[in-house]
Amino acid sequence: MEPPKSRAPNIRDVARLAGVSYQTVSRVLNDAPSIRPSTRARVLEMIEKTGYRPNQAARALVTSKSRTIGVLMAQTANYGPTTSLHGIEDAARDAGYFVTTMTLHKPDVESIKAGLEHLTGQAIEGLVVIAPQVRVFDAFRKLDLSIPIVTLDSTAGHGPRSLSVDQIAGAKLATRHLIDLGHTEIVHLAGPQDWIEAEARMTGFLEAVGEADLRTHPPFLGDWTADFGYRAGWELTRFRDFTAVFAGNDQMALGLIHAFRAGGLDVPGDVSVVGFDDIPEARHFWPPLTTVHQNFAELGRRSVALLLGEVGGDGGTEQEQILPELRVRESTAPPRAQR
Amino acid sequence: MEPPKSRAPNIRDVARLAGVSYQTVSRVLNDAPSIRPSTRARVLEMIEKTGYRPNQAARALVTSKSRTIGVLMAQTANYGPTTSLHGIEDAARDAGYFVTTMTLHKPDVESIKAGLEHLTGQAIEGLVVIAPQVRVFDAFRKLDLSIPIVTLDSTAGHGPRSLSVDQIAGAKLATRHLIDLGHTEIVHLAGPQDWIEAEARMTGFLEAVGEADLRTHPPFLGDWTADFGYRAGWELTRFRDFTAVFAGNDQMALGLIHAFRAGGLDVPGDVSVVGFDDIPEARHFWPPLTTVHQNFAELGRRSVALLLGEVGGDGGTEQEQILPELRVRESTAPPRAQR
DNA sequence: TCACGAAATGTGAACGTACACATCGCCAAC
DNA sequence: GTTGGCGATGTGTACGTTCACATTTCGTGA
Repeated sequence: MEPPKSRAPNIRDVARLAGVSYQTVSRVLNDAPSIRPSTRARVLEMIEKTGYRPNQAARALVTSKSRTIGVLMAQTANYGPTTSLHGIEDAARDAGYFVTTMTLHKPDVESIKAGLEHLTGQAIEGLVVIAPQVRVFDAFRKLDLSIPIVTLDSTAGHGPRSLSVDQIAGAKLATRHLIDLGHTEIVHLAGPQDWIEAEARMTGFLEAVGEADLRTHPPFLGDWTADFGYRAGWELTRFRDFTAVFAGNDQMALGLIHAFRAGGLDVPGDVSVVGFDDIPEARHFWPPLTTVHQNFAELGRRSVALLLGEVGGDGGTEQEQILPELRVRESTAPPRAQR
Repeated sequence: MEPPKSRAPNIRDVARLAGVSYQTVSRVLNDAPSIRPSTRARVLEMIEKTGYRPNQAARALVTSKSRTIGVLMAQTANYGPTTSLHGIEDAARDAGYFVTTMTLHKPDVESIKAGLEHLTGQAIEGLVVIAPQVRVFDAFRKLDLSIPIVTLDSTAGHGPRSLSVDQIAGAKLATRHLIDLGHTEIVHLAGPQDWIEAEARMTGFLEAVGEADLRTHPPFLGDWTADFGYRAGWELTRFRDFTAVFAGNDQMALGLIHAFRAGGLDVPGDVSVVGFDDIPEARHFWPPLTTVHQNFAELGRRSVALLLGEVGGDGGTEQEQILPELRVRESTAPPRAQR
């Protein structure tokens, strides 16, 4: 039994016990070449015996590498960002990195600057951003920090490196599905105006509608929540000049359907609804929701790969895109007139 | 313009420019007393001018305080844990702390040990655990690390310090609601067997059923997912020897309702369903779900307060409980016979 | 047997900060 | 005018590690 009061063992303690110099212990730790197997074994044994753990702070001080990745994310409990975060942590840990997260209360430049200072104070080696608000990117452009950054869930052209599920393609997929069913009056319930994803989905929607030469309804600008979808649904029910709605995400779709049903509209009988994200619950909504699936965890994992690749070598601007998939379920059907 | 190649400014650079010693700069940084206001101003000005940021690694090395809180969490995108995490980060940042998260793939002792080593290597000052599996706690007991720990979402008696929404009380609330409506044949769709929350909700359910002297149906053991709820719903539909189900969480309740409807059972006409958690979507389910509300964000914030309090002074074992609330909506009604 | 080179190991410094203690200057009280 | 005391500031050192370079050890061929 060790006296519990004493400080943690350091590299010199281990060295003394193993009868070698501290540098030799350091070599074993960083598995450098030219170490006699017997020496390595002895050192390893003493490390085990003393319960020695290298002090990360000291390491970071001398190497100025913290082996930490920062994640800046919007404060949302939504499925997508959260799942991506888990993907990031998975990949980071596999690569021996730590993950320090930082949530943003509000997307204003002030908060972002504060968050970033907090994070860079930690000497992070790279940053993943899962807060795809336009304002966040504007803030970044002003700050130009010197570490590699990868942005998630955004579309091309906004950051130095970005990785995303192709939101425009996904939105087109969803909209064309409605058009193919025979719908001509389609409303889009969009996400918050300053979210890049929302913008991209809107773009995809408008492109698809434009290509089919349909009337363009003014979009609703929401906030991603089911509550908002519900309120929007009430508004929409008053007009009834549409037969289908493309919702910016599954939660808003859920609220919409709720309001439609409360207002006496049948889904998909009177109106078809498509969502976006394919959260695990979407298939159990009533009716099961037709939506666009994206692989968030994969996104997170690949963002780390991209980041760590950049930490080493460096290339130019790169953008990777993952293709989303349409999942047709029971919330969509041909409009009444067709049937 | 500075030559961008040079290293980051350190405390001595600032001192030189301000014409004082590095120690004086250090005093300004840690706002120690006995600094002439004019000196402080001059130092502050130079800090601003050079863009100096204190090096956290050096600080951590000398003080052996990292100003970092570790969070160990189960790899789940569920609303509850995620929201609590945001609460933790909020409170931590307000207190000037960093948060390093660590997700657990599997709840085995091996993973936990690895995760903990990863985390303690970072010299965290405290740990919040949002992975309320029984096995996780067993692992902790074996490890007995020397830093303060607060566990979340668990019930009394498992950790040194725990903070929780009283799950037993919540489960009793839900079950009594069903009993008060006149139900006598109630089934419980529980969470995974080794989750402490699941255990507690089951306990609350059994107590309420016992107090009312009702027949005890064997519970179903699920995995928190809507998919499982759906499969369980199919199973249950075959028997139909019950009039109400208390689901361990909202997602499972959703799947259940889906299966019931597919099987020709009306909710709440033929069977009442109660959930747990009150995720933001629950009120938009069809029918809107009666469930038990818990304030996850508050839980997270208070866990940090508890932890940081402990980092300073120390007291004995403490347990705090937050009371949950029943939210009655439209998925519950008296059984057919009563009406 | 000796010298030589490579393998194996050791020594001195540096990273940037905070703590303990030393010193300086100044004013008031005697 | 000296002394004490306190406010303000400076100096030395330690934290635990890695890097650059120096030194020792060992096997090998002449």
